[in-house]
Amino acid sequence: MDEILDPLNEKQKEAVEHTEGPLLVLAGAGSGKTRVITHRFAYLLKKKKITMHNILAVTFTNKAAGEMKDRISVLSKIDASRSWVRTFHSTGVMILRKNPETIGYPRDFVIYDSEDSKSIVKKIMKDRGIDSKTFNPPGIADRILSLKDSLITPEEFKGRAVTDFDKAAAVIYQDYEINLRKNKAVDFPDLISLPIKILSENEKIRAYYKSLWHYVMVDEFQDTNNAQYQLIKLFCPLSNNICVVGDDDQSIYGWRGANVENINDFMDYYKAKLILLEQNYRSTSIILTAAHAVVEKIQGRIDKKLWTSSKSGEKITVINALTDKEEALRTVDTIDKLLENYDFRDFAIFYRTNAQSRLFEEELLFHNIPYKVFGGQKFYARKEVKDILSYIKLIINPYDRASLERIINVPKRKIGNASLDKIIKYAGEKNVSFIEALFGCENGAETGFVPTTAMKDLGIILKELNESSGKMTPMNFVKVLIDSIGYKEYILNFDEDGLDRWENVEELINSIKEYEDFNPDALIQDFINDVTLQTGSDELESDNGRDYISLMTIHNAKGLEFKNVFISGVIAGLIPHSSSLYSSSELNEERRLFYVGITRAMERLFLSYPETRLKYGSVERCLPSPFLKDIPDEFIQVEESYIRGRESVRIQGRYEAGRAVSDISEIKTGDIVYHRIFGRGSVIFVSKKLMTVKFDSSGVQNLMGNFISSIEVMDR
DNA sequence: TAATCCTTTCTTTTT
DNA sequence: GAAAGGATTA
Repeated sequence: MDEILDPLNEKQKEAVEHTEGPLLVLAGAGSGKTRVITHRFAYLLKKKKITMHNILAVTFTNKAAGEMKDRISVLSKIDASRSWVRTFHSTGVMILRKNPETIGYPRDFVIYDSEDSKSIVKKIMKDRGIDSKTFNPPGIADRILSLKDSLITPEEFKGRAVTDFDKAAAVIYQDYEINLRKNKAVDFPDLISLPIKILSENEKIRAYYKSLWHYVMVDEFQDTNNAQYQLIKLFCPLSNNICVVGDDDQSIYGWRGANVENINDFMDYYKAKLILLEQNYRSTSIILTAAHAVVEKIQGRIDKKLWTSSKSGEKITVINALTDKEEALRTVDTIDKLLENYDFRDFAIFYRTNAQSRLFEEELLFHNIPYKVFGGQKFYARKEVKDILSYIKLIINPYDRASLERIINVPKRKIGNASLDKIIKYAGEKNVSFIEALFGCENGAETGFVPTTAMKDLGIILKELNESSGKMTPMNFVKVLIDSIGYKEYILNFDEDGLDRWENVEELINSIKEYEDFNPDALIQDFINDVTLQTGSDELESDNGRDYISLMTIHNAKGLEFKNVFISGVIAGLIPHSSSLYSSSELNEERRLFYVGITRAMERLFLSYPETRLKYGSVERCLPSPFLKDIPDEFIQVEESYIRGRESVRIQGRYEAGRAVSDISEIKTGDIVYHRIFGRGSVIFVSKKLMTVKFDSSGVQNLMGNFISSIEVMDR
């Protein structure tokens, strides 16, 4: 029995055995793309006796890399946890960390995530007096990051900026780069572009990597942007033993610069061998046909003959609901019923935007069903976690302004904005680190800056930690840090969620402990670097065996599969998203996104759409997604809203009884009102802008924003 | 000058 | 219904 080759079909086997020379595997959804890479890796190890460290496999997420390592270990019975299975960004960090001086970068740089980039942009705009109402800072930051992703320098961009927005962005971009250098920081795009610089300018280093990796593989190749592709070319082995795997129908990262054309270029440039995987092993034929119907509408698309030998399966259920709340309730009810025959892990709920998860979470909690929300900004975006991480970043790199600003008065130590400005100004003028600046100039007369006791106290703490950071284990370091700034007392009393927040800090400590166990010699700086590259979809705990329902965006679902898939919010404006309506290429990407969602389903697929949803407390009417019509009726069964019948009777009666109001001041506690969605209810609380109503059929609801047009008051 | 309260604006997707 | 910025208070 050959565990590595026997489970594969002929095409997959061909891809695994074709180890020498460039290879492109174009593979439809569910045809075993990732399987080819893992089996190929194991095949190289076991059959070709290649040393593990001479093989590189590149993925996009840490989660994918981790899963790949696990599978390789199982297949090859060789521990692959230390193999070169990495994300683009962590590969970039590794190259940069090893050779920073060749491009004039310091060894102790920190990595800024997009949040940090945004806050730098905001500061620059403030400093330069650029109005943040005219140009919104996150928008400018996004623009700069995407320019950097395309390897466009500030100088180049300055020449071609036409709109006012771009002109402002060009100026800010220049400052932004200066700021990063001053702060000894690199951002996400730098993690690709700087390694490109290192490799293209240094023949020796390039030669080193080209001969280090004898075999290179790239997963999800359709998602590579031009910079990433360029980086691949730079470290591609001399033998051209490079295998890329992708599917143009699953290209959903165009907005981040991904270029599907890279697939064609790869064929031409490397004269690669092409292998097509067209047999789908995942979904029923109804699901597969429906998915195809959605994506075949894209003009200019190269049609694939994706086929399956599995049975036709259940029809696709379309759940129609009156409100988004009912949508969540019906989804969870449906899951509840199916749980007789399935485990929790067999279910996933997908949505277009992270904000949609909340209603589902509430409903699942109510039903006592275990779930896990992937992505979003969950853990590492929490205040308490970011606070601690910022302290660590600042201690490791005392030039890091973004982190300084975050922590300088957390916990409150009476150092406000005015003091902060002085410290920054002083550090800039004297060209010293922020820790040194906190001590100021002992004979401060010449600068006019005399530090307060509060500043000096903070300086002492940071300085001591800075000096001991190399001598302590990461966990001890963090414990001392938390102790010396009194963070526990601070966070416990921060708000009513204090205890939860402290538990998150403890969870952070645990994850550091785990990291320490896994990397015995690592220091705190190693942890912080790895953690910045973690995203919401990567999870910190190793809970492979756990059983829960998965909630995630469709983007996050790529590469995964579930027996039962619920795609929620299948309405115009979300799928396709309203921001894509004016561009046919973006609209096509939305189609492919829907395709990706559908093809995650193995056995059953549910598509739900609410007719109204609450947006900032006011009701928004929704129409079903136009993509729904592309799925042939014969594959669909519709389940109508359950409350429609009852509600419509009430809604009809309401016009005789109710009286429109124009302002919330006309409503008093105790009034009976009709809401056009929730029906009849009595007001239990009213304030200037909010009211709480107990509705007969939909429970207690808070109404806020411009709900007033949806309300009529009954005359008593 | 710092802390707090109140207003406004914003939600696409992520390494 | 948050999060951030501006206005107001201490």
